[in-house]
Amino acid sequence: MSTQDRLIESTRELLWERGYVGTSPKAIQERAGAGQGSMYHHFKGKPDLALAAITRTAEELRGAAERALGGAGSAYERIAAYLTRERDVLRGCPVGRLTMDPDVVADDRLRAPVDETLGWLRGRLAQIVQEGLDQGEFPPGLDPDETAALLVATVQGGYVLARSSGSPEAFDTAVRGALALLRPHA
Amino acid sequence: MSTQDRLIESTRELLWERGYVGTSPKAIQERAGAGQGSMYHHFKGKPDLALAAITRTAEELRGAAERALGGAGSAYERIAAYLTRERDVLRGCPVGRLTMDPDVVADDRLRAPVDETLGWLRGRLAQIVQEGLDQGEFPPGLDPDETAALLVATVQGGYVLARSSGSPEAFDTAVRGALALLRPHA
DNA sequence: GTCTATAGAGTGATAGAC
DNA sequence: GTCTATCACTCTATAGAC
Repeated sequence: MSTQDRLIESTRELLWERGYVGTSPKAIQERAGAGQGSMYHHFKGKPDLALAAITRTAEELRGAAERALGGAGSAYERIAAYLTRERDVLRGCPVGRLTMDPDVVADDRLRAPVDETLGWLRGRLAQIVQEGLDQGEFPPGLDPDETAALLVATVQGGYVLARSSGSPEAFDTAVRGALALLRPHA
Repeated sequence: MSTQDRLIESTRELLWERGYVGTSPKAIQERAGAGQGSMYHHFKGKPDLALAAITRTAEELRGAAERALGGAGSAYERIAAYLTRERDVLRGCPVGRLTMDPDVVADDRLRAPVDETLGWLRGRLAQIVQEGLDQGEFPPGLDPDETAALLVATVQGGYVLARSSGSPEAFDTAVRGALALLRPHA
């Protein structure tokens, strides 16, 4: 792995653990085993490096989500597969947590990949809900966009509940609540 | 308002805007119009002041929630009143956002009021769901705890979606999705 | 491409005068 | 109870040698 790659990976880890405000170039360099000059040779500064890290994390998240959502099974089963996929719940969402970082939200270039990822996820879930409607799996009145937003919010909010209590239990409980309301029972 | 109160209020604002890691004693003092010595006279340090601020914010949040949840109307109507109550959506939740602050989650004394507040909210909502079940308002299989966790997660996750997109729209969409699934249609 | 040296500003806190 | 002075340290970045 190149020094450049190690810098990006270290930044990804630190952004996940401590957020943008809580992550210093010095900490990144130490974790990557690189010096000051090395970092500033490859990247213009902290925002530039963060953008590279966030972009890579966003791509990975889309891949992981698509592996669950694009699998086999009914619409409900694919949604359930996504909601219950293996997660390091107490670490939170590496993309969603960035929305609580004031310096990320204030910078359009840093916020863009976050917004695109969550927007893509909402759209992808809405597609699947629509498929479920077409198959008569869900009640005809169900709104795909609203339901998709609800599902993404459940996951993001589940992380908040879990981290607040220090246990993944609350995340799973919220997810079960969502699946119970969505489950076809006709 | 006393200097002590101004320090707490300034801390509350800054914790909401920038989180714990992003809030410095200096910034607090400037906003409160107080000097260094003044702050360290009233509080032992940053964690001590943050605890006072978080405690007060948590109390206010419970009050605001109870005003919606303890009102008149059916269970569904009170839940809807809570979900759609006036919110400064793009500012996020002053309590929930603290769960993304590593230094808050790592400190049991700071995490406690956050956990207690979200725990109380889950319990209060579960109570109301149970009332709805008793009244035959909701389908008999509905689990109060799961549903309550789902509702709190919807709100917390709705903030994430809204801040990601820079618009409150996504929050409202997720809330509509939750209310649509919960609405009595018998 | 990587290193060390340096810089000005900020961080969180203490000391002691008033 | 509030102020200023000071502290050791960290933050983000630049300069320039190798």
